[in-house]
Amino acid sequence: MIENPFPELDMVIHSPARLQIVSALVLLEEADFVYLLNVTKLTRGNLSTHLSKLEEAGYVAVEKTYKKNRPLTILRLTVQGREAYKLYRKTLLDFLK
Amino acid sequence: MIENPFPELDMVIHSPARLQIVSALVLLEEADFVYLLNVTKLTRGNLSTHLSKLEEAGYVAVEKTYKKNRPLTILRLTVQGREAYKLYRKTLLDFLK
DNA sequence: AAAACAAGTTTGAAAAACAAACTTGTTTTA
DNA sequence: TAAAACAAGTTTGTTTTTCAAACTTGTTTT
Repeated sequence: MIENPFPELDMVIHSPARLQIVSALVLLEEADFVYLLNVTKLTRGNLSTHLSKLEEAGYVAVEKTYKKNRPLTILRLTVQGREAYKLYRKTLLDFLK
Repeated sequence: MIENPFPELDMVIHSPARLQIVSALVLLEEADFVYLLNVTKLTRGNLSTHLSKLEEAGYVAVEKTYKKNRPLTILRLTVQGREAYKLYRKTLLDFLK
């Protein structure tokens, strides 16, 4: 009998849409809304709500500014978010090996 | 701009509960319901429905028998299920590297 | 000045997950 | 030996999550 070695996975990150977002931000330090839209292929509505969830969790910081008279929303991982991602990644890698 | 290298993840397997079930079955060739109950720590109800979902997907074969006058349900991965798991694993490992 | 557009947000419906209640058959116990 | 408890599942009902469509606000274009 395997002694339940299953790790708790952080569901905020485990969702494919958010895993994608977080992975992009890990590499890039920062990205704007439209960039993430292109990378993830999510709809604007869904990107918006997934970002809200990441923000609520304290994993991304949202900065709303303007550029050329248009809204520009910049996203960054927080330290917490970066830590959470590292843990999620290690957890899953260890498990899948 | 990253050219969306995000892989499609098989959601039947991606769910933590089912990932756990499938991982156990990959190692063991076969297991019964009560064993999986202990390994996964799911409730009986939820294990039942997750197994149904895996069966519908064609990933596990369900054999209902009796042992000592009690129902005994034996679960095995199908070839399809094994293939799907291998692909899921490779996909996610490649992505997380 | 109306129409189209850009960048988001909010809302509503569908799907997924979880927990509680139910079923069926078997032991145990009073 | 009838009632109570138990074992192995399944079904049902509620909550949570996800996705798509509609809405908002401000700016160009025609």
